[in-house]
Amino acid sequence: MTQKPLSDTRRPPSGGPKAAARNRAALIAAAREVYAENGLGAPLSAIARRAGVGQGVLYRHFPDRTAVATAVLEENVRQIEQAAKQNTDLAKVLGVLTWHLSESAAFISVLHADGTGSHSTVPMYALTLSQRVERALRMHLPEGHPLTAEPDDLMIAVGMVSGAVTGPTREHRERRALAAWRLLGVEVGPVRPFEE
Amino acid sequence: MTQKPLSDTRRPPSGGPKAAARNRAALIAAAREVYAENGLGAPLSAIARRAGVGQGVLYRHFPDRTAVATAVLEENVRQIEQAAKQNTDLAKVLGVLTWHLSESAAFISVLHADGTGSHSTVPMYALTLSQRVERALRMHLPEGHPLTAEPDDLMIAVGMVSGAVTGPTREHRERRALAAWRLLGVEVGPVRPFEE
Amino acid sequence: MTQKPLSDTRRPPSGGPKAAARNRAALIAAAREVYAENGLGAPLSAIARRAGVGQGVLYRHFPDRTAVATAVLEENVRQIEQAAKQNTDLAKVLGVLTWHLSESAAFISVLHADGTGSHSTVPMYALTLSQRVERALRMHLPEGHPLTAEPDDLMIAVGMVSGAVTGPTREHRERRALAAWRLLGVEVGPVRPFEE
Amino acid sequence: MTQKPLSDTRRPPSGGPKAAARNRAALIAAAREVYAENGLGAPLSAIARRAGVGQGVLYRHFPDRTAVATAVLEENVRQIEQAAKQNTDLAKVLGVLTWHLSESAAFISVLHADGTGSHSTVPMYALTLSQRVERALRMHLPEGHPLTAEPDDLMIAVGMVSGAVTGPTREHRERRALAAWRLLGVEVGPVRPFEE
DNA sequence: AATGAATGAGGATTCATTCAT
DNA sequence: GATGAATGAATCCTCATTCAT
Repeated sequence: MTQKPLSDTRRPPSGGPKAAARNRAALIAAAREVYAENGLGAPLSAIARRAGVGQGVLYRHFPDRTAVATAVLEENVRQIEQAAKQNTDLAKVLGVLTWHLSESAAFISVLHADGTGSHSTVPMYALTLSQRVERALRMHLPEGHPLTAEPDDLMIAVGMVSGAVTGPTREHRERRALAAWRLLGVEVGPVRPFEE
Repeated sequence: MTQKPLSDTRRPPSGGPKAAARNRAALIAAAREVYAENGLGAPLSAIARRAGVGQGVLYRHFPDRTAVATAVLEENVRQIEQAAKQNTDLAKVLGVLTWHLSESAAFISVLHADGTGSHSTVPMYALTLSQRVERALRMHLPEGHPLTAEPDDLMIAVGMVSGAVTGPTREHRERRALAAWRLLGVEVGPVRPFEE
Repeated sequence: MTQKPLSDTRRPPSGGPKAAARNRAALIAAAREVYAENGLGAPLSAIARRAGVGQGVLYRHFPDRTAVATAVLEENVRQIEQAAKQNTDLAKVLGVLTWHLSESAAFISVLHADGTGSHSTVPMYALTLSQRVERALRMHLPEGHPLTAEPDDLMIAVGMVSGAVTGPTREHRERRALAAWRLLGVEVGPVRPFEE
Repeated sequence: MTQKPLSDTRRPPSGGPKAAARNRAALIAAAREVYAENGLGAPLSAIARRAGVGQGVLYRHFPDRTAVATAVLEENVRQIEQAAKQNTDLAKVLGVLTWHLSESAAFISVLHADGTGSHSTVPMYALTLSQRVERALRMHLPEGHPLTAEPDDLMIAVGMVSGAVTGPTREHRERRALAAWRLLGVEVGPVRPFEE
């Protein structure tokens, strides 16, 4: 019925030299939210809008749709790696992992990225990420742990837990994730993001 | 508003009303393939093309994108239910379930359908389906089975296995599914479709 | 969600030889209703459905979209002509005309059919119809009537009244039609369909 | 779901933000022409093409089909309001109104917008517009004018004139509009667009 | 370095019309 | 004669991506 406001002739100032880093962070944060709400495949424009920047900025920082998703996941993985680096306690690391699984639906579906072609989004890279997650966990896998029987068991287990994680709210998803770990006979520490 | 008369390019024969049932089946089969290859969210036109019918036929049979996916999954679920009806052996039923999980990436991601986002892809109906799968399985769950500890354990377990199922080929996926069941301590019969 | 019933294999009987006339009448009646509710440009399939016949029957009776609309209007016009034939009283004839104007939005917009190309629907034929309406009225136009000043005045007046006829319900439209005639200084008899 | 990267065929330059205002104007002008030639309900793509812009631009400026029509009519109404503001002479204002009626078939059929059907074409908003037209005219309606008998008479009269306005060319339509005003006993000034 | 408008391909959806049965 | 399924063109609409400013 009515039209969008559209251009206002005014142009917001560029924001100075170090706005670039701030923008990048804002984009990743925005992407995480948007992905969580709408799934991967949400319009990129929505991410830019939520981040409060123009579309161009998004493209300056990320060459394509894949790169955005990748950057979001990178951070998740990095946090897990960090957690692994600072804790010798597997349970605590799994707590951080579980937090991420419960946090973002996108994170989950990317860990699933099989290469079946599913959406052809974020393709091979996700594999790399899963492997990094696995490596981070394996570091602390004690002898005789239930997931040491076969070499792939650890990765499969992570996939399994992510498969159990469904539900509308974070709490809902966390509860199911914990139930999944229980069914695997694996103990998990407190579920929370990694903090240095 | 009005539609101009169509161009004169020849029109292939319609095939007659008899074709209706055949077309519906063809569409479901085509959808299953396309979904397996490209995920839900594949262009509907691709399904119609693969089924060898016009776009309109697809819409005649299925009012919207959801209905197509639903129809495909219906059949999967029905087969599992059939298997449950004819077998008292849980392992055998799980074999059929596992076959479907390995067969179609779509089946998997719909069992995940949480409602988190993914703009309402195959929304509530998927819940019904998971529940039907669960009910079919629960019928045969013996006392003291590892999945009887908590009421949701069975459904969660199915989700977990589906979460483990990734990989480019059916064989690959089957191997992972079996590993997942093993990690859950659940025995599975031969992996194959239900046959009457 | 669910699919349409679709074919049922059963085939309703052809209806006998003289069903043809009944069908034609049903189609015209259905078209009148559908047009009144949805305007010209409603899907032809809606008309066939409302008439309770297949699409093919519609095409058997009416070669194209135009023919359907035409047939509906024909009947309106014929009734007005009939009314004119049986009454020497202009007011009574105008009452019948007004009834039709109030009855059907479609009738109105077709009397407007100017040839501007507007919808390119029901094109030239409408002219013929307006002319027939005019001729029917002119028969009874007494000397010195307000609409005798210029030759086109009568036709213009009919157009004017039809232009005034808007509103959601028949009653609403009738009220406005009568107001319009009043502004033209023309007396109108009771507003009702022609009955023999 | 996801969108494949666009083909490589060269992309014409965007024209920059400055073009936005120009484009909006071009779209409205194009819409006016297209509507006049083909009626409301003309393909939106035709409007975009005539305006020399991509489809997307049209959608950026106008969220839906309604908004386009609305914008065109807005301008018509605004001009009539302007004319009313600058003239105390009703006849002159009616001249401007008549010019618009003769100019555009679309303007006419929207003033008719009753809501009867025509699947909600330019729905409620048209009412607002008619009311604005009426208000603009009423300002100058002298005591004892033929259209002051009943409160709705003015609006009905405008509808009536618009109903009389048919014919293939502007001249044709103007002639009929003037005849309609004459039949109403209302004097009209020179028929021409408003110029400041 | 940022903005946000524009482009235009691609996918969704609707219907007029034909035709096997 | 009737039925209603199938066809497929045309239109709608959405976004990824580019680029003038």
